Formats: sequence, structure tokens, C-alpha cells
Amino acid sequence: MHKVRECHNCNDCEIKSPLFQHLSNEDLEIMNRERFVVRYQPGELLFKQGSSYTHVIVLITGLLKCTIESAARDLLLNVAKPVEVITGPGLFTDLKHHYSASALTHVEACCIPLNHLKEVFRRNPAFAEDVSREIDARRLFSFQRLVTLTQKHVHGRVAEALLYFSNHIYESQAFQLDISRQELADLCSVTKESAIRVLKELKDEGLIVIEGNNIEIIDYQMIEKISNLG
Amino acid sequence: MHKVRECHNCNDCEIKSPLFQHLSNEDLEIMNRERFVVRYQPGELLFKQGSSYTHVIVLITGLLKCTIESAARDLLLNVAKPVEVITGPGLFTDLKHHYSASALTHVEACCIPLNHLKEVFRRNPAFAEDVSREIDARRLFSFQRLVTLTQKHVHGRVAEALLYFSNHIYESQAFQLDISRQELADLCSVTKESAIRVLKELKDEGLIVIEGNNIEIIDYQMIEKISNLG
DNA sequence: TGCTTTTATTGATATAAATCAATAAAAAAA
DNA sequence: TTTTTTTATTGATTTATATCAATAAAAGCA
Repeated sequence: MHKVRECHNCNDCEIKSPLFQHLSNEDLEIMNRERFVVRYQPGELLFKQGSSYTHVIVLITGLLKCTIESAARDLLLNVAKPVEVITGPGLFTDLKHHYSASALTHVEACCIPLNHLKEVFRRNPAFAEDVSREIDARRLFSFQRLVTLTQKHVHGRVAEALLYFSNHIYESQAFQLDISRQELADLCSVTKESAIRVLKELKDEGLIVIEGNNIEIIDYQMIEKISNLG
Repeated sequence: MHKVRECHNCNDCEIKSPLFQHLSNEDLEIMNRERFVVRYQPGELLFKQGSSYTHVIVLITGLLKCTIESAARDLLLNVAKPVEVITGPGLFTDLKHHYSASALTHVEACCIPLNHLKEVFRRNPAFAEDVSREIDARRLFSFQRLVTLTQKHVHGRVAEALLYFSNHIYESQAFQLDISRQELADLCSVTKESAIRVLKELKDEGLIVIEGNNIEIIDYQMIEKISNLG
């Protein structure tokens, strides 16, 4: 069974996000007020696109997926892993979530009321700058997605997705995917059939090995090349 | 000829961006230090993707286009009009520009050194929050682009582009486009031939009137419907 | 355990949009 | 002005990817 973390005080927190690294004890005290931890089962929704943005979530354990939902089909924006502070758009504008987040695995999330985070934002300019840096970096990420999704062909997109999981999520050339084929397809903004076909081709060419959700990148250079050439 | 604005002091500035509305005289004094105005001819580059982010540009006069350049083809991210503070990604991260900006018309740009803007950011929490709001809103904009460009068909994208110009840039159902067909295509991430074909179809169906770069939206409802249904 | 439902895979076909190609119009230069 | 260059337009063709359809495998449930 999953071990429940003891998590009473932000000052003693061993898994503090880099974003909170430079906060004073007093700042952390503010963050700690009304903070709480929630555990989710795989598949469960942490927050839904369109709902009120009341807490900032820090992902402590597990993986979650962030999905922009639209009439036509879902777009899987990114996968988040610990320790990540989930700062979506809406945080400083309309206080609504603009994507949905749901658990891919068992997840522990630390929930900090937005007004406390903003209180620290106002009293600590260095933190304000860190938060801006965070938002800035995420905006940059969506720029990259924009280029990838508008300019690469299915092969390039799927190859890029494999590199994304290998480099950023699982940090290994062999990994067990926590998402379905459909979700992989949503990440690449293609149909699941197309995503599967590309996987099969990469497999047939000996560039990757697949068994169910276990994937190993064999020819990393080639996958990188396919990703880059689109 | 173009009248040159007298622009010596931010305190007296009549065309101040909402972003600077809540600054004290002292804050404005800081912004004003080493601030300068540059005029550009149509087609000229204000800054290039990959170059150093040294100044924040406030667009005072004219229109400019922001383009993400990539190996395959350009993606026209947005068109900016006065009075807009151009806050691209990189501002709080790597201090590089991540898109290129160039003048579509005659342009006057007010250039504020980044370190002065950041100085005010640090001393004035309300301004810091305003800046974050700005970045947040822009991130939201790129979310919308992401959805549009991945999910709408060419008809929907071109229709949306027409609404974009009508609602946000020219604020009229009739307008003279300051961009070429190729640039319109880059905005929609389609080929210019496809963009032209859609324009022709919309024209043939009597939904718009086109003569060269003069466009008038006749059946606004229908264009909106096409934009929404993709 | 077998039964049901969901997810994955593969093939055949359709289609949206790109590419290629040629001409026309407009803008810039001589 | 005429010439040259760039931009716009239209048609014919190709192609990448979606859609449709059918089966297989896996997962959840009785």
C-alpha cells in the first residue's frame, strides 16, 4: 500500500519545489496555512477545465496529465511529474482553470490556497520573479508545442513524444508508459490509429522495442533525427 | 508625413499602456531612464528570434507582426497594435527573444531597458502582479492558438483569422489588411493557396467582399459559425 | 473461471489540404 | 513609360492522414 507522507509543516518539507527554495520561514508559514494534501486514484480528476482556480497544486507523488478539452477532441498538453508546481493560465487573470488535470497513477497533491500564494508573491519580490519565470517557461513550452503540432508530420510528432517521455518524464531510454495509445495520440494531436502505425514502423525498423506499454528506445540518434526532421 | 511624437517623460505620457497605469511617478521615473523611441519602416525588423532580450518594447504607433520562425515555415503568432507592451517569453528565463517582430506599417516603438522594468517589478508588487497577469493572458492566448491550429480545418482557421482582424485589430467589419496572403496563411498555418481558396469560397458564397487587401465581412454570423465549427 | 467491455492493432478507403504548375495582376525598378 | 520582380490566383495532381471497419488482445467484472 501507498505510504502516506507526513506533511505538517512547509518549513520541514523535504520535497520542496525549487520555486519555494528561496522563501523565508515566515513566507513558508503563510503558505502552510490551510494547506492540505489530497490523494487521487488513477483516472481521477484533480481539477476540471472551466472550474474555479482556488488552489495551486504541487505534485508530490505520481504522474498526471494536463488536457485542453475542446469540442472536437482533447489535446494532451503535457505530463507532470514530481515535484512540479502546477501553474496554469488563469492564475493571474480570470481565476479559472484552462485545462483539466487528471491522475495517471496514484497521485499525492499538496494544495495551497491561491490567496496565500499571492500574499507571498506580494511580500517577496524574489518569489514574484520566480513565479514569473515559471509562467514564462511554460509559455515557452507552449510555443514549442505550437511549432511541433503545426509543422511536424505524424512521424516527427510521435518521435518527439517518445523523446519527451524518455528525457523529461521517465529519464531512461526504457520505460513503461503510463498513458494509453489514445492519450499518446492526443499528445501528438493525431488519431490513435496513426500513432499506432508510427510506433509499429519505428519498431519494424528496429529503432524501438515495444511490448504493450513497455517501450525502449534503441536507436536514440535516429529517433532524434526523425523528431527534428518532422 | 508622419508626425513625430514628443516623448520626453513617462510622467506626461498621454498614451500610457494600462500596464503602466498604476505606477507612481517615482516608478515612471525609473522606466524613463534610458528609454528611447525608434521609428521603423514597413518590413523592418524590431527584433529577431534568438537575439538578446535587452529592452521591452511598447508599440506606440502602427502594426507589427510576431512570427515564430522554424525550419519548415513561419508561424505568424499574432499582430500587435497600439498601445501594446510586447512581453515575449524569455523575459524571465533566458533573456532571448523567442519570436521575431517586424513592422507591417510605419511603427513607433518605445524601448524600455529590461533592467529598469525589472527594478520596478521588484519595488512595486502591484506592477509585478500586472506583469504576471500580462504573461498569463498571453499564455492563454497561445493555448487558444494551439487549439485552433490543431483542431480546426482551413475554413475555420481562415474564418477565425478574419474575425481576429475585425474584432481585435481593425475593430470594424470592413478593413484593409496590412498583411499579405502568405502572412495570412502563416497565421492560419496553411499554404497561401489554401488560404486564398477559402477566401474565394467565402466571397463566392457572399459572406465577405474582397478587393485586393480590402475585406468586408458581410455575414458576420456565418463567418463566426464557420470559425466555431472548424 | 468465463463473460463483457475496453483498448489496441491492422487493413481498406476517403478526403482535406499540400504540392506542382501555369497565368494574372500588382508593385517595384529601370 | 517599359521591364522586372514579386505577389496573387486558379487548376490539376499527389499525398499524408483521417475515417471506417473488422479483429485481436487486454483488462475488468461476474
